[in-house]
Amino acid sequence: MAVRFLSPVQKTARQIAGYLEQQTTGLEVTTTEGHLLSYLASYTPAPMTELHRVLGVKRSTMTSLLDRLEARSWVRRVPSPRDRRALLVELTQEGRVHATRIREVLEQLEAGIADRVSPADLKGFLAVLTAITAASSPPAPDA
Amino acid sequence: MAVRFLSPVQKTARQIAGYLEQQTTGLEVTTTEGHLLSYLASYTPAPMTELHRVLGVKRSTMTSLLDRLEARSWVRRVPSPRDRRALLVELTQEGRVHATRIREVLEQLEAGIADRVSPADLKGFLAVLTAITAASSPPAPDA
DNA sequence: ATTATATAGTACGCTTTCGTATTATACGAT
DNA sequence: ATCGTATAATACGAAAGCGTACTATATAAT
Repeated sequence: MAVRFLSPVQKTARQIAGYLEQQTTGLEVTTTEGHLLSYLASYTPAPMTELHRVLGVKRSTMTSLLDRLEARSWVRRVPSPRDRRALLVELTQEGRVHATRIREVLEQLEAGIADRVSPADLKGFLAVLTAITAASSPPAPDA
Repeated sequence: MAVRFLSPVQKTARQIAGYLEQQTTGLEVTTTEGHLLSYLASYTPAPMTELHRVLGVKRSTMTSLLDRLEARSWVRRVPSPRDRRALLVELTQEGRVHATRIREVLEQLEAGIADRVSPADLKGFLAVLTAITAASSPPAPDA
């Protein structure tokens, strides 16, 4: 029996990355940056830990990711009032402009996808992603 | 409306990568290498172009990927009999051993996933992946 | 035959992501 | 209070994937 889930997911992820980097030409944003900004567009300010969980990147990756965005003044790290170890990430005014634009591109693509599938398909899709996460979770290193 | 397809796919892809690299400790194989070997386990020898299409990586990436595997003597590049520009990739005897082992790990994970979802879910899952590919295909650079 | 165009693969430098080790703070147990 | 352990974030070096430019061969048009 051939591989049915795993490889297609990887491939699709690559395709999304390629597409987004095309559609956002002029913005100079990577896929991960795009997802992060899009998330922040809704949830600024967000704890850094939450971002790293939501995006599924390693902590050290989050650090360099934020370094880059902060260097462009799109984002700012502010200390968490609750925990002196933690940081919150918030969009700057300039960052919000770009985040909004990126969010639009993402939503447009999502809409294009939604148009092509039934609600049942969507449900199954999410079910499988959840199953993949569950089936591949046991170890869970770093996270 | 929150992002529902794109970000989860990226995240899941990362999770799969993390899991596989864990489960194949001692084999020292990346996710992409794993998928490639697993594919070859069934289809040696395969045209390089086919591999690059199946995996969804860029051509230059395929080159370094094969460089690595060839350096381990897991794989061999042989000239295509039909086209003097093209190469076929085939598993060496040693490569076949590893490819088989990796394939088992992948199939085990796939089975674990299959256990957790219904056939209808699976159908929806594939439908959405197809839709994503379709919705994000228009440009298609390099490929 | 010749020319134009498309395809197969590689070389090389760059960016992103990652792993590991390290520092600082929180929190539970005693 | 203190000790042990877990968590938050960073620094630094290594590796994977990519884009672009380039070479070689194929194929279609004239």
